[in-house]
Amino acid sequence: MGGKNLSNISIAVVRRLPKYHRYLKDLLDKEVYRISSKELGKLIGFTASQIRQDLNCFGGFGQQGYGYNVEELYKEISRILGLNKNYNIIIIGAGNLGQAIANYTGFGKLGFELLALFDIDPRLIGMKIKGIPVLNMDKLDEFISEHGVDIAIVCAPKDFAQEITDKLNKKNVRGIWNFAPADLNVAEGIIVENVNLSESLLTLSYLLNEKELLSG
Amino acid sequence: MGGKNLSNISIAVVRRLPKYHRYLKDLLDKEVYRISSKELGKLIGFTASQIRQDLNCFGGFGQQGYGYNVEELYKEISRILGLNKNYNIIIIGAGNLGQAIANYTGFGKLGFELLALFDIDPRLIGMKIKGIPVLNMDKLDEFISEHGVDIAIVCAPKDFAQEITDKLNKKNVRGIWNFAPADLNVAEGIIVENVNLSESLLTLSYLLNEKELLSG
DNA sequence: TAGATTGTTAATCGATTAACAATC
DNA sequence: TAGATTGTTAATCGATTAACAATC
Repeated sequence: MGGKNLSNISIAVVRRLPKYHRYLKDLLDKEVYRISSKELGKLIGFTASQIRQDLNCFGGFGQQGYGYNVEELYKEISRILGLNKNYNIIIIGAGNLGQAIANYTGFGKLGFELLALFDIDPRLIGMKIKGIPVLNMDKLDEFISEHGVDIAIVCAPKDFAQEITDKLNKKNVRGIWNFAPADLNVAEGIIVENVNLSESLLTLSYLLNEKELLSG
Repeated sequence: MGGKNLSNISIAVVRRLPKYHRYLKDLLDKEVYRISSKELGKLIGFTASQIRQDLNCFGGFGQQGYGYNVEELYKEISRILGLNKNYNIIIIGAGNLGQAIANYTGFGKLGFELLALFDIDPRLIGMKIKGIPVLNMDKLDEFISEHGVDIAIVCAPKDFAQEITDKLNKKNVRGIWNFAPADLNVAEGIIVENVNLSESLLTLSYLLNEKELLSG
């Protein structure tokens, strides 16, 4: 069955999709070819009900009395996540974090092709990371026009993040993966996904002290 | 007014606290000393109602007819987040990502003191990053016993993550900040905060294609 | 067929928003 | 004081869970 024509998938559902994707891949690697929502739920830590609800936002991928075919479901989730397509990506900010992302091979396998990194530091410009060049920031506009960029990964310091975003706003970049601890103002239609490490660490810090805080 | 004795703060509330912390810091830096929930809401993008609800989980920090004293509220949120304390932290896995975190100075300012990094790669062992040594993994147990570690940051590849966690489970580490794309099994009482970059990127990928997906 | 498990509707639960009396 | 804005209760909204008929 094909996808449904619903238009409002909640973000809670969307953020569970990559987890399904990961667990289904693990199952495939373990040569498990069939799974019920109950079993999958036990594995991931979701209720069977939630899994069935989530999947049925996109289509009826299971079979009564049988469950789900792991490979088929994996392919469907991959498609839903847009992994049947390829993406041109660039990294802006070639410091440790930018390099860490450039070096991670997992994204390439999923269809995200890193074309270049950009930086303003002359010591970094000209370098190659896994064969990918670090270019001067002043080449950004030209580069995007020439090659087309789907996703820009912002790994620059906080104070440069909006300035960079303004440049990206003028180009037709589709999405920004933002690692700077700032909320970016983007042009209409550009999608931003934030990874805010500080917020994550402070959440951990809170949780470490919650008991004491609420009983004190 | 001091903290209340409620015991169930929802995780949704908790994850907004670091955002309050960040915006209040920005306001202080801009020498804004007073703010209403309405103004703060406009700034962050929350409703005034939500902000008042959130803050009142922890105490009545405002004043009718006036709003909130920015400095006072900032201090309260800092305390709630546990930032009135110091934390000994270590990084396990001194590759690019581990180094990126080690190089980020923001965490130190918040009271997170990096004591050491650990790795198994002889090319990394013995190095210093911002003056912090990279030690051999086989020194981990001894080091934790000797210095006491509140938070271990796991920046190792996926396949080593659980093995490392098992070591940490035997020691009295309080929290794990996990960057490996895996769900860790931890001993009771240890708190895990995951940063799953793959899941974040796949969410972005989904959102880039949602329109097309749901209309196709 | 009988058993299992889905897809889907209904019930429940929790989080967000609205409203307003309290009060600075 | 009058105006503003909180703290808090009530109403609404949305997400999760439970239940079960459909069906493989």
